[in-house]
Amino acid sequence: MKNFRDSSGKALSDYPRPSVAVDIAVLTVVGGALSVLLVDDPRDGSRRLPGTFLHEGEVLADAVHRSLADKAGVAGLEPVQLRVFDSLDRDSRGWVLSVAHLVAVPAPLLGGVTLVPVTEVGPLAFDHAAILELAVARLRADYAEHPDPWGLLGDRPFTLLELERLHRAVDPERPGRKDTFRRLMEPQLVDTGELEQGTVGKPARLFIRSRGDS
Amino acid sequence: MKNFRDSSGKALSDYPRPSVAVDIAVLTVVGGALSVLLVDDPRDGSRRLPGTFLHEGEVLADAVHRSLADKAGVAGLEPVQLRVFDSLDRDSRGWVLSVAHLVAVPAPLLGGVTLVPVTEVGPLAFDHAAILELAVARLRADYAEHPDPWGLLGDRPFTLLELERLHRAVDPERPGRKDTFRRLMEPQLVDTGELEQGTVGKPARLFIRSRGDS
DNA sequence: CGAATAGTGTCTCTCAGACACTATTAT
DNA sequence: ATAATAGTGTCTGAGAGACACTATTCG
Repeated sequence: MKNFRDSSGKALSDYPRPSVAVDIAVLTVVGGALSVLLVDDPRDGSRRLPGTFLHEGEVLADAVHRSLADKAGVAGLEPVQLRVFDSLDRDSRGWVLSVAHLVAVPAPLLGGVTLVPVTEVGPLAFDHAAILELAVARLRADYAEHPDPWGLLGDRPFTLLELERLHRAVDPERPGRKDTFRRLMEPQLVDTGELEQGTVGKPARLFIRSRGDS
Repeated sequence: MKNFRDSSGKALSDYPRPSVAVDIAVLTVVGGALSVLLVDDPRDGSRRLPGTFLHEGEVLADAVHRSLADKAGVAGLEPVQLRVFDSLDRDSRGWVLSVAHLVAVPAPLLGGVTLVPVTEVGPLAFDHAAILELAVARLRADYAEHPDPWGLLGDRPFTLLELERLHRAVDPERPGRKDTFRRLMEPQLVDTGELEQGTVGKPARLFIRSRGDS
């Protein structure tokens, strides 16, 4: 690698470099409540979002994958970048930039972790409260118009009632009744032709997400 | 600064750190065309977006300000973060993360720079074409619903015709006729009570942006 | 049968978009 | 008067939301 100089004549290696970390809001729905994965910080007992430092030769998404494999034992996720948090005093350990990420994952895939409803999260370390707020807003925006874009229902077919309960868990303030919900979502779903078995009432049709959805 | 260790037992200083840069899409409207500020790379004659490396003790927004003061002589802007570009091979000089930013600024404030209509931008260095695409999409989204959110018209009062011409320059594909445009924008503007002078036709009312707008 | 859930017909309100008209100025 | 621009009345169609009804199952 040649040591090119930038427009001010300095070489790349002349600049001090910040540490770069990823912090991850892992969101899920459990017990009808939108919840977030938190970890206890052994240093001072505070709670924070999972995260890790970016390693050499590693891309941000890979750091997210590595951190999630470590702390929650899950793989194969597709994190989304939210933004960079870069306040100089955000981390008492030094100059650390954090790239905030969002991941949503079905609760059954998360084993042995602490899940806290987002309405009951207390104070968080660093600027993690701001990251969480951003993540929740983004997730709610994603769920406003499309059926389970993050696949929180897993791969099994589902009824429109299950889907609506999920969407209302993600955003309890969501407007509209069941018929409005159906008319918005059904055109974006694929009817399996199957019916739900063994429940009270008229059996509901079972749907799966269409491949075209994000 | 204490040398805390992270959860894997490594100290902060044990990790190799990437260089962090900001790259900036400076957008403006000139001659009725949405245009971008480009700089010529003296190394190989290619064109790229302006940018700089993040200095120690500096926040990303400050690096953007410094870069714009250097390369375009403008100050007082409020850049918006787009996303981090982190491909390992994006910069032949080494491991460089780039935080892409968007700024929009009235053309009269830009002196002695190269402005190129976004429809006529050729190949760009690094991943700057992707950054530009993101920036244009973001600007168009910003201008879809609100009157001149970036203040491209400057501080002078303006007519609705001037405003509409600006919005159509930002997005030539924008739907709707002048009456639709007026009904969307007028409630978000403040009527100065003044009328335009010395033009053909019925004098137009002059508006300014409301303070509540972003 | 009644309880419970699934699904639909239809009304209302709002709003984007289009069209056509009126209003006010300069030449 | 004519050209040119400003501004408005009104129609249409689409879609969100609500209400009420029908449909199908279990117990």
